[in-house]
Amino acid sequence: MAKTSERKADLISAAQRALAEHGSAVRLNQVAEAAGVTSSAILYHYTGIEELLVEANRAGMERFYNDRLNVIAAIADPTERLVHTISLGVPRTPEDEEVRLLCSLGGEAARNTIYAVLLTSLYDRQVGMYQNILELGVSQGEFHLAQDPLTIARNLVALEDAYGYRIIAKHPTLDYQTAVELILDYARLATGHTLVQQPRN
Amino acid sequence: MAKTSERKADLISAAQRALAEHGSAVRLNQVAEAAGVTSSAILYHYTGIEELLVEANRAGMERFYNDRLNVIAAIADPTERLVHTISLGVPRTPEDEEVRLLCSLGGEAARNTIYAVLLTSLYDRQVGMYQNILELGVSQGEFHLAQDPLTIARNLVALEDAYGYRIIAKHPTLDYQTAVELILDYARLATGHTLVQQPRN
DNA sequence: CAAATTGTTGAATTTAAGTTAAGAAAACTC
DNA sequence: GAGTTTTCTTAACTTAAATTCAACAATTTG
Repeated sequence: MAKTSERKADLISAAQRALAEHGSAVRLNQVAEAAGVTSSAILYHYTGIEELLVEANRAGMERFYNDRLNVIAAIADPTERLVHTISLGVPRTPEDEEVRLLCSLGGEAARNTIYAVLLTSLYDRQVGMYQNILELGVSQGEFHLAQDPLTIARNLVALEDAYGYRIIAKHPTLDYQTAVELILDYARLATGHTLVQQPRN
Repeated sequence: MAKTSERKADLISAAQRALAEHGSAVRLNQVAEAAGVTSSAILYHYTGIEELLVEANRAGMERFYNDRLNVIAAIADPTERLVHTISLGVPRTPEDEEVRLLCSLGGEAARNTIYAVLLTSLYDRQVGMYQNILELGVSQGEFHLAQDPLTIARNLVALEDAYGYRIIAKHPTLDYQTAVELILDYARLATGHTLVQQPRN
């Protein structure tokens, strides 16, 4: 047995794995199996599968965002920050659990308000993150923006999102490196900086 | 009654509507209802719902692509072509059936090879379409590309895709006009052309 | 227009979930 | 460590969906 708080964390993690494997139409039993409990155990903690899935998706999204924030917080140089942020926004392989989660949600958002709200909020926060980096670069004289920082930030997040989908769909000629380079190519144009890519830790 | 060929066209159209309404987890009965027949009638023509859904998705995708090709074939000027192609690649409203279809598939592609292949092929053909337009513009001296045409084309399609998702998710401040302008902003930077937007017919 | 073919229905069957309740096992409390 | 509460399982129940099929209706063919 487990304390409710611990079990809930288990279930959220199991739900994330099950979602990445089976997509947003994942079954209660599939989540239960991933968690190593019976479906009834899940229903003891949640009124239904939907409630758990929302939790799992929300948590996955927060992690995706916060992980990047934490990594870049440790980087002082705006150029390096920008490059790292882009690198971390693209999935390295089609198996990337966090990005698979996000891709599944994209289709759900059309019908499910809660997912639409979550994704919208994630997008906006990512835009804010890029705006900060861009303005930091400007203030330090490193970037010379060819466009409004909001425009650049929105397009950078959009490119990240789109290439995430391509990589998850196993595009044969669009792998991680290529996608990052494509986004960097836009970023170079928009910031007037060569953005020589630093190796990621 | 109806001839098989006509009925199949009906069923594909019904499946597209049902998909747009219920998402990729659409039920056989929901498609049957949309078509005004019983589920048994569908199973007379298809071995299962999956077969019909693949057909419907494939057909929807082809239409999305071909409609644009046809519209732009009638436009001689590369600038106008580019602007129109971008305009037609973004959904005008969150209810846009074709783009909703495509968004649902994005998540499926992670698990379903056939959808991954279809989406990959659509992406590549769209990239080819933009490359043609860009190279036409260069040869006519209208565009002065700041980047490799393949890079620009890939990024343009990626931006279209991503803003499609945002609009389908009803982003409160990212409507059709805004999205088109954001993509055009990148296109301006990449082509060195002001791309004054023509009103769409 | 009768026979054959094709398309469709509705009812029966099967399958796969989700849901619920009784009670067992673990963990807490005093 | 006996009693209580919390967590979880088993098994029965319910619901919904897919599947199958006999019968029948519409269309085509000769």
